Amino acid sequence: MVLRLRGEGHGWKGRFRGCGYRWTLSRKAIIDVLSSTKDHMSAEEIYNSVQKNYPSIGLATVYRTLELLVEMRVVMRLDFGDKRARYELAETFSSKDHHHHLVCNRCGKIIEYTEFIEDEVELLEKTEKGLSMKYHFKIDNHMIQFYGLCKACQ
Amino acid sequence: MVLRLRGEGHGWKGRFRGCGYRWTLSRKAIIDVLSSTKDHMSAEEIYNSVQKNYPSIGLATVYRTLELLVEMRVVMRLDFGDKRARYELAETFSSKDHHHHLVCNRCGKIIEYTEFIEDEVELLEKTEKGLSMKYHFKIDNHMIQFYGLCKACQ
DNA sequence: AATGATAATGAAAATCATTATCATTAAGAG
DNA sequence: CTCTTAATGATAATGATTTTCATTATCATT
Ligand SMILES: [Mn+2]
Ligand SMILES: [Mn+2]
Ligand SMILES: [Zn+2]
Ligand SMILES: [Zn+2]
Repeated sequence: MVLRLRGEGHGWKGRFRGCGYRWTLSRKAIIDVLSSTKDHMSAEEIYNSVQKNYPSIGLATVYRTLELLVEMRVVMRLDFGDKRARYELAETFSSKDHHHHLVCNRCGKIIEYTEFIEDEVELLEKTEKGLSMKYHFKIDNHMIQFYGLCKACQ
Repeated sequence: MVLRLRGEGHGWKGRFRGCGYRWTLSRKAIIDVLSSTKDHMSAEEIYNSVQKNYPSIGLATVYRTLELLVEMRVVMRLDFGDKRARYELAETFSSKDHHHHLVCNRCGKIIEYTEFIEDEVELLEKTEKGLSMKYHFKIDNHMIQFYGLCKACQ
């Protein structure tokens, strides 16, 4: 009886095929980068990282793939107020716990916190319920962010 | 004894001068536009509106003024996921109550809600206290937004 | 009211992240 | 292996925001 490892593939191919998309090297490469970083990378940073192993993959493909992954809800697109969009793997596909962000207005440092999350999530759920009731608004996403100055910047 | 009205000037000039800035027609015109709308206008929309009364004011000045007003904390810069930045008068200078936003992912409609705000703000304050304690992070701003589909778009 | 220092402005060019175009390549069904 | 067509790379285009620079306007001072 041989133990057969499936490599990195956690069923990514199936997920893509299931949505009617093809499973390609570019897509794997980009997911790999997102899986192995703890940062919130911009499209260009992801492109640079992908380039190290696959110099032929173009920036446009990175943008296209990220858009697809956001649509598939595999990655979250984040906005921290610098001009570029930033991305991180969605909770389901990440090793990180559910967290929110603290953003330093001066140096741009991001702190992820998981404390207080329970209370926040509980309140958010209650609020979501009330809001969807009152405004007939179907909420599928929320965002909480705190802005200020990090320890080093004050 | 003559009643002397001070026109629109709620001490704007003093506020600007106090920060070392000059009080100019452009700045007045832009603040007037922001004061008399209930929308969340983009820079270009503000520019177009200003143009009606002051055709000589340029788009660059609108951008520059908005940046200044944000820095002075007179207006809030908002991001609703469409690409352009949007602006609204800060609570202190607005007739609107403290509110948060519901953003429709399809049509872009924005709903401002004031219900549940008390609970949210209370929780936010508690969280802010805890976070600044733990991370030595000086929080001066938060943002909460819900994304989903409005009644018409579901 | 006139002057002068310089902040503010308008017009236009420049930036920069993101998208669109289009010819070429490569998934993957059969 | 072959064929259909989604996906890709290179590059041009777009669109919001910034920068540049010569000119104008604010306002403290005379
Ligand atoms: Mn994060
Ligand atoms: Mn609002
Ligand atoms: Zn910082
Ligand atoms: Zn809608």
